[in-house]
Amino acid sequence: MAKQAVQDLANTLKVLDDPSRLAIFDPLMRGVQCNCELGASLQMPMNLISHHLRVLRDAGLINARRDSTDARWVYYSITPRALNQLRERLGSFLDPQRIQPRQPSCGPRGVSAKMRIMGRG
Amino acid sequence: MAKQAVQDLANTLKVLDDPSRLAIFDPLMRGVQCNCELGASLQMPMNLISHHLRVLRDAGLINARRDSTDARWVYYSITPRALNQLRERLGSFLDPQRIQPRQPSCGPRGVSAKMRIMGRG
DNA sequence: GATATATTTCAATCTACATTGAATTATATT
DNA sequence: AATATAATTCAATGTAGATTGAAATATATC
Repeated sequence: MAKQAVQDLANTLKVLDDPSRLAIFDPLMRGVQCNCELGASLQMPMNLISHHLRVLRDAGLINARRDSTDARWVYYSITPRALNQLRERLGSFLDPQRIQPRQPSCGPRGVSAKMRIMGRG
Repeated sequence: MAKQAVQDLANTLKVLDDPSRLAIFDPLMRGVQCNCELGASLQMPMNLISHHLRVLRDAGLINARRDSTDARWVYYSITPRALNQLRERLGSFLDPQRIQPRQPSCGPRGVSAKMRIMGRG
């Protein structure tokens, strides 16, 4: 896997690795939410919710839309495309089919590869 | 999703979110590796490799086995069961099917739900 | 026993970043 | 214009954890 792809994946995982932020992402995975709803159900202060939503937005995982009649109300939702891309990246990276029998290129000298793998396994 | 499940998932993502550690996990996803191989290919010092491998082991994602003829050599590999469990947890959490049309329970007063969703969308 | 080898562990240092509390911004109502 | 509302941003603080360099551990060889 290319260095950049590893970096990108790590960056995305870093966006989701915080328990508070993941707890916010979860209800978003069910459907549209607004700050006050998230705050009420998760018992988190509004400004912290806002902060985490900003991080999720900057990562492209969610988007925001203001209410058409009162712009103070903002509704957040998952970005389907970003979600699917993330699923693909994770699926590829964690694909069990990648795993092949393999002999490390190092080890004790003068021992055959077959001997090496046997043992106290 | 249960609070504990969110916490557990966050913990696992935290294990994988570091670029260096993810860079180590990648070759492991291809097959057995030993410390010196990882160090050489990733240009990382041995002790740092060891540290990250410890974190991955403690998370249950990889296991270690010593060479049968010379115990100084240690081979690391992915734990298939843990890998599959992680894939399932991520797949469930990020399942697009979870997303349903939804009206937030808040918003401007005296505006019907239908009116609300229309607008500059 | 001395030396070499592969790895692991330890601890100091530094960076990243979540959280808290305050302030600000934008919008709506009176 | 004053007041209220919903959300956002700012900055200080404290914690978590990666990295570095040194030391320790375990094993093998002579």
